[in-house]
Amino acid sequence: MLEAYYGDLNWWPGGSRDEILIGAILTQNTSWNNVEKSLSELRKRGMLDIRIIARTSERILSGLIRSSGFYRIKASRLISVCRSIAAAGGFESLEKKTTSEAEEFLLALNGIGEETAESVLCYILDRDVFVVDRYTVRIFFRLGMDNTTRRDEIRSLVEMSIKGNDSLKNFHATLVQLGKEHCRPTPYCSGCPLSSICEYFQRVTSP
DNA sequence: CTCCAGGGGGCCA
DNA sequence: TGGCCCCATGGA
Repeated sequence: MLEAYYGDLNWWPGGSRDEILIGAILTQNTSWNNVEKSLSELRKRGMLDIRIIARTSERILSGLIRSSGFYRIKASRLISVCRSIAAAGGFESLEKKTTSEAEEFLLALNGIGEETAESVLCYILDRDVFVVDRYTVRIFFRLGMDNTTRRDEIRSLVEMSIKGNDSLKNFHATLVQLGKEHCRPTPYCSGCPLSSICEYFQRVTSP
C-alpha cells in the first residue's frame, strides 16, 4: 500500500496561502529546489505576500527569483496575478465562489494555466480538485492508459474515484514522489513499483 | 557535455 | 484543437 509506504507527504508544508500561490507560479517547469532559493530571498525581505508583490517592480522581483529560471516572464506574470487577486479581494473573496467560478477566474489570469489553477483550488482553497501534473500524465500513460486521454479526463476520473480534499492531496503527492523516483521521461526503469499504484487506485475506487 | 525540472502563452495551420 | 517554440537557472 503506497500510502503506508510513503506516509503523509505533507505537500507545501506550513506555508501561507500567499506563499503557496507564489511557489506554484515559480515552480512552473522548474525543480522545487530552485524555487526554494527564490522563496528564501522573498521570505527574508518579508515579500511572501501577494499585496507586496503586487507593488514590486519587475526589475526588483526578477532579480530575487532569478534561481527559478524564466525569471523575467515569471516576474511579470507573478506581479500581474497578484494584482488581479488582490484587486478581486484576495483569497477571502475567492473562498466565497464556487469551485467552477474560482477556476474560471484563475484561468483568465495571465500566468495561471490549468495545473496552477488546480493547485490553487486544491492547496489554497481546499477544494476537492485533483492536480494533474507532468508526473501524473506520465505515470498513467505508462500504466497503459490510452495516450490520447486528455488531462481533464484524467482529472475527472480521479475526482470521481477519490473523495475528499485530503485524499486527493495525498494521491497527488504520492504520484509525484513515485514519478521522481521511478518514472523518468526517457529511460524505462527496472524495478519500477508503478504497478502498485493500480492496487492503491483500485483500493480507493472500490465501492 | 547533455538532459530535464511539480508549465504557460503566443502563434500558426 | 493541436503542435511548436520560447522562456532560463541549476542539479544530476
